[in-house]
Order: sequence, then structure tokens, then C-alpha cells
Amino acid sequence: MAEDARGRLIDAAGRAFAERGFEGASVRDICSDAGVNVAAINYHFGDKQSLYVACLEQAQCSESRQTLRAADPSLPPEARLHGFIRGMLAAQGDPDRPRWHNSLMLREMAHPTAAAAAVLQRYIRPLADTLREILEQLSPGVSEMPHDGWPVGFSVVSQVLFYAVHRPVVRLLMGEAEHDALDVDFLADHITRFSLAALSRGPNIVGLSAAPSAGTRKTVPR
Amino acid sequence: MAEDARGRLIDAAGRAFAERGFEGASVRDICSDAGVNVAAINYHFGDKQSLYVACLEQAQCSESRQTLRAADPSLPPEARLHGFIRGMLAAQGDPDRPRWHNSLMLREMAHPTAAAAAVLQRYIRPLADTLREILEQLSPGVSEMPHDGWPVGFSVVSQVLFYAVHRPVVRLLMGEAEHDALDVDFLADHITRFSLAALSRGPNIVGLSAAPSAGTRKTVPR
DNA sequence: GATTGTTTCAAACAGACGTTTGAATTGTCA
DNA sequence: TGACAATTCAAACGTCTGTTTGAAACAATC
Repeated sequence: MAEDARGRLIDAAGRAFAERGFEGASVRDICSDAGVNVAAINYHFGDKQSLYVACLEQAQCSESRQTLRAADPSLPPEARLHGFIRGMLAAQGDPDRPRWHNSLMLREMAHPTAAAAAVLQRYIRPLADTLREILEQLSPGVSEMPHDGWPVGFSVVSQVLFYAVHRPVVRLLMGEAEHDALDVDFLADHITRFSLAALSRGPNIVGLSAAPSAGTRKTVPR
Repeated sequence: MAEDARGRLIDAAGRAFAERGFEGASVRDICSDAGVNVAAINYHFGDKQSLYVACLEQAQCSESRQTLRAADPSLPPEARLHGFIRGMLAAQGDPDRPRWHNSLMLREMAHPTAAAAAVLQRYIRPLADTLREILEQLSPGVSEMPHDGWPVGFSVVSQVLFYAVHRPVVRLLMGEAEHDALDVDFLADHITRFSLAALSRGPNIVGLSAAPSAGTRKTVPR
């Protein structure tokens, strides 16, 4: 809490926007949370909309770098895919990074604001390019498939995004206890195996995961 | 437009809530769209919140039935899976059904309202049960996998939900023209093949889809 | 036609909203 | 210490919010 007013405002606003949306979060609540006067928004950012954009930019900075770093180009493609998937999953629950960074980005991805389409481009495009590169490395020819192979990439990332967007549904269906047992490592392994099997680069899902899974990573080198 | 005021209000409100969220949609805009007086909300529903619940219930009625019908139990499991996936995809763009039904449900799934958790349960649960039944039929033993096989089911539905939730991102990445070429039949085939291959119930994705795909459905009987 | 009950209407309500103001406070450098 | 800029503050701005009111319009029954 030793930050300056500007930093505290971005943090409080980011949490509020991620949780209740742009319209649902009031400037009075945000300022009260940040421990500053309502006029501080006008002084530091101009208006509420600009504060929102500032939050979006902050969220963008910390996000994609982490995922891209996890997909180390020097590794074999199977391990790169696993790193990519694990990186995206880990970003969701990274304690080093405010949780609202991801939620806010997801909100923006589902219902883009006019002012933030550019931010989205810079945020998404590098991730998409990296994944496509990994997939092409993994299964040469995937880029020549219908629609330039986009659907294959979407089939991979969709599995990751699902746990970020539809977490409430997962909790509802599995039950509180069982849901909490789903950790990043398990999900990363599952999604990687599912995707590799679909690309015929590993044994099928059922046969593999029926074996004891904890700690053993035979098909997914790290 | 021959509906009564109550029906027109639900329709206008549903569109507004789906597009701009609960807080973002004002009762004045809704009433103006519906061509009724502002007091009509209070008269027919009590308040804005109750109008929202009425929209949610209306959206629920038309949705899951359609998908469940498409997964005809008398068919072989591969065809049932294809029907299930196609049914969910078709519901997204069904012209017989207001588009907001799906959007509103997705909003609720990502950020559930306290008042509507029950509606969500009734809406999701039958779909989940049916998919798990199909998967078990397809690959006996999937229910005994870690976490009762939920992650496998999630890997399938996530691919479908992706195109509903992240349509703006798809458009952004693929470009307007290429995006518009993605029709329901193609996506249903792709997602079914990807999932069947992951379960080792079909050829792998790349090998199959490199062949001419339009109209030929060898691995996915209907 | 009078008498019901139902539905619509213009107008107003109190409160919350985002934003602005001008004075008060703090920090910085001469 | 004095002067100047940067920052914070309580208070108020006008507008929009969801909701309510009581009268008017309508429909149906006798």
C-alpha cells in the first residue's frame, strides 16, 4: 500500500472493472477502495474512461510476456506446447500478479471496447503467432489446412480459456471440493495430452490418463 | 411486433442485457426500444432485476432442448457427439431464436448473478449429463479418469463455447472475410474430429482435414 | 350506458452517477 | 523562510438512474 495515488487508483479500478464491469463499477467505490478523493481520477487520468484504458494497458504488460517466456523456442515442440499451455494457465492464478489482470483482459476479449481494440491486438497477436509456430513445428502442414489452420489453434487455446472464463460453471458442476483439486499442473498436462493426441503426437487420452498420473510425465517432456 | 407489451419488453431487455450487461442497459432505453412507457416495467415485472430474471428464464427454455434433441440417443456415439456439438453451435446462430438468448446465458455463466444460479443449474446440468453419457459410450472408462472425467468433457465443450464467447477475437485474428467463411457445419466437423482423434476414435486432425473437406463426412456419420 | 378491472401514460421522485470547482495542503528548490 | 508547483480535499455541479404516482385510456361485463 506504499504506492502513490495513481498506482493505487489503477489497482482498485482494475479490481472493480474486472469484477463488476465498466458500468457496474462506480468512481466513488473505486476511490474509496484506493483511499483517495474522487477528484483524483480527474486529476491523474482525466476521466473514468481513461482510467479504464490505463488499467487495460497495465494488465497487458504483465501478461503475454510470461506466457511467451514459458514457450522456450529451444525446446522440442511437444515441450513448447506444454510450456505455452502451462504459462497461460499459470498466469490465471499467479500470486505475483494481481488477479484482475486476466479477468479484465477476458472481459475485453468477450466484449471489446472501441477504445481498446488496439490494446487487444498487441496483446493477443504475439500469443497467436507463437502458438501457430509451435503447431506448425509439431505437425508440419497444419498452416495449409482449411482457414489457414486457425481452428486447430483455437481448439487448443479454447481449452485453456475455458477455465478462466467459465470457472463458476466448473465449480457448479464438479462441486466446490472437487473443483479446488484442479491445479495448474494437472490441467496443463491434461490439455497438452488431449491436444497432442488430437494431432496424433501421443497416445489417446483415455488410455494414458487411466494410468497413475501424479508426477509422471512421460509424454510431456518439460 | 404483434406481441403484447410484456413480450416486447422481455425481447428488448434481453437484447440490451446481452449487449451491454445489466448495469449498462438503462430501463429508458429498453422501454423506448420496446415502444412502451417506463412505468410498464414496474407494472409487468415489479423492477429491473425481475425483468432480468424473466429474460434469463425465457432464454433457458429455448436453448438446451434444441441441443439435447440433436444428440439423438438412438445413433452411434460418434454421430451423437457430432449432433451434440452441432446442436450447440447451431443454437448460437439460429435465426428462429433471438440471438440474445445465447449471449445472455454466456454472460451469466461467466459472471453469475446470485438470483440466477438456480436457472443456470437447470440450464447446464442436463447438457453436461448428456455429454458425459456420450463420452462414456464412446470411450468406456472415461468416467473413471481423474476428476471423474470432467476435464475431458470440458475439453470438448470449451471448443464450442470459444466461438460463442470470443467471436470478436476470432474476427480480429482471422480478418473479417475469412471469419465469415466459418460456418456451423465446418466448425462442427472440425471440433468433432479434433475430439474424436484425441480419444483415438478417428484419424488425426492434420492427416484428415488436409483432404478436401467440403461436403465429405466420412469419419463423422450423421 | 354505467361499472368494473386492466393497461398505458406524462410527470415527478429521491438518489446515484461522473465530473468540476476553488480553496487548502503538501512537497521542492532557491 | 519564501515562492512556486504538485497534489489533495470537501462541496457542489448538472445529468441520468430506477422507481412511483395518479390520472387517463381501454376492454369487458352487466
